[in-house]
Amino acid sequence: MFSSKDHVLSFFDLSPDHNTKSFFFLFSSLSLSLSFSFSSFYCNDQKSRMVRTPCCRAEGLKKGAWTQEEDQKLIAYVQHHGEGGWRTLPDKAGLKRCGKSCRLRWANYLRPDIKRGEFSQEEEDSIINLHAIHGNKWSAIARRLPGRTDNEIKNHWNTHIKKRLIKKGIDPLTHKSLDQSETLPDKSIGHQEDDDQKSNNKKSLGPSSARFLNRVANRFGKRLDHSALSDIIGSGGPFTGHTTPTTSASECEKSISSLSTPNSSNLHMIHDATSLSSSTFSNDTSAQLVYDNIFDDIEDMTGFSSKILNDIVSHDDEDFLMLDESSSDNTLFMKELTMFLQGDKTETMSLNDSHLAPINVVDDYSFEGIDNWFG
DNA sequence: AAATCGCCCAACCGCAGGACA
DNA sequence: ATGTCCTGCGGTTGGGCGATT
Repeated sequence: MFSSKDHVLSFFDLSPDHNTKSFFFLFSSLSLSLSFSFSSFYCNDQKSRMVRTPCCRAEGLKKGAWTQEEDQKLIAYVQHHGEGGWRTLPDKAGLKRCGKSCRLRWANYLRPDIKRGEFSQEEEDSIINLHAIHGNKWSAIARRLPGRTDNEIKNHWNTHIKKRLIKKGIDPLTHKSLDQSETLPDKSIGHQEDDDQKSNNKKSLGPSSARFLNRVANRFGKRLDHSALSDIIGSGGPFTGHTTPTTSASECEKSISSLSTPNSSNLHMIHDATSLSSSTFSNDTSAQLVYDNIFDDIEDMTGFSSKILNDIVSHDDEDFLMLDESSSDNTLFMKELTMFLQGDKTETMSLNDSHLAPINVVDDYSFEGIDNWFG
């Protein structure tokens, strides 16, 4: 969860300028999830100070390249006792290594299911498409590529794919043409930001973000499946701490969301995926599968049904995720949301608002207001 | 042939956070 | 409530090695 108020600021570092329907659809969803998980986010600063992994710098431990003999010892031990218990493993296995080193050696090199050798064209395509969605979430990408480790994919990306994309005039961060990327404002560039960018973004955040959040959240909050959202945001639901490798794309996305620090990239992911859908992914079935899974998760999260790809339309250089019109709930929702974003507010709402009572009435011009609201 | 360069990738580092005592 | 253990993660490093000068 959030470790500081800055985290929250980063998380909402998405101004209304990004107002695609798809974005707001998810934005409002995630915003509302916070209503029941915010209560714990401030106190996590204390917890993070408390938790410090002791470093494995014990005397006499070997570092560097592994020898065949060491590999054999490790393999034999894991085959006999199974994975886990890495801290005590070196002693038991007769290795002068720290547990962490053993775990990495096993996970990245010795594991029997690791596929070694050249990456195929299909694998490279998958990596590119997955990177467009996940950014540098190598473990998330690795889960979709059986037999490949996050380390291997990361290395391959940095040494081969990245260069190839640049050569082709594609920005490896944004997956858009380099010309286009250079003219984009900071917030829309890529999944990663350097420290300067981050701090700049924080500075640029004013009360309007909080105000906007409150408005959207209050308006649409009652609709959402809070328990599902809670899980995804990481407030302790069934997906929290989920680390078991899985072949389910849906589960993967949830796992990633819950494990990573919430920030704007979580939302950019969806926004970018939407943006990419009609161009990058249009002829790639594996990427479409990934893309479909993201929107499956949106459905899981919110209870709103959506059709994928066919209902992504562009208008005025923006992409829109169109909800399934056959569902009256969705039509209503989109109507409301659209009117809301146009600033019509309650005065012009022709809809019955009785079921959309605000969660709480707060001063929505500051984060203090939000504090009260979430508290 | 020797020196230098640049690339590659295995391994390391430090942080985060869940589980548990 | 606090502290430790354990594991996962993303970023970085540095040694090996082939290519080039």
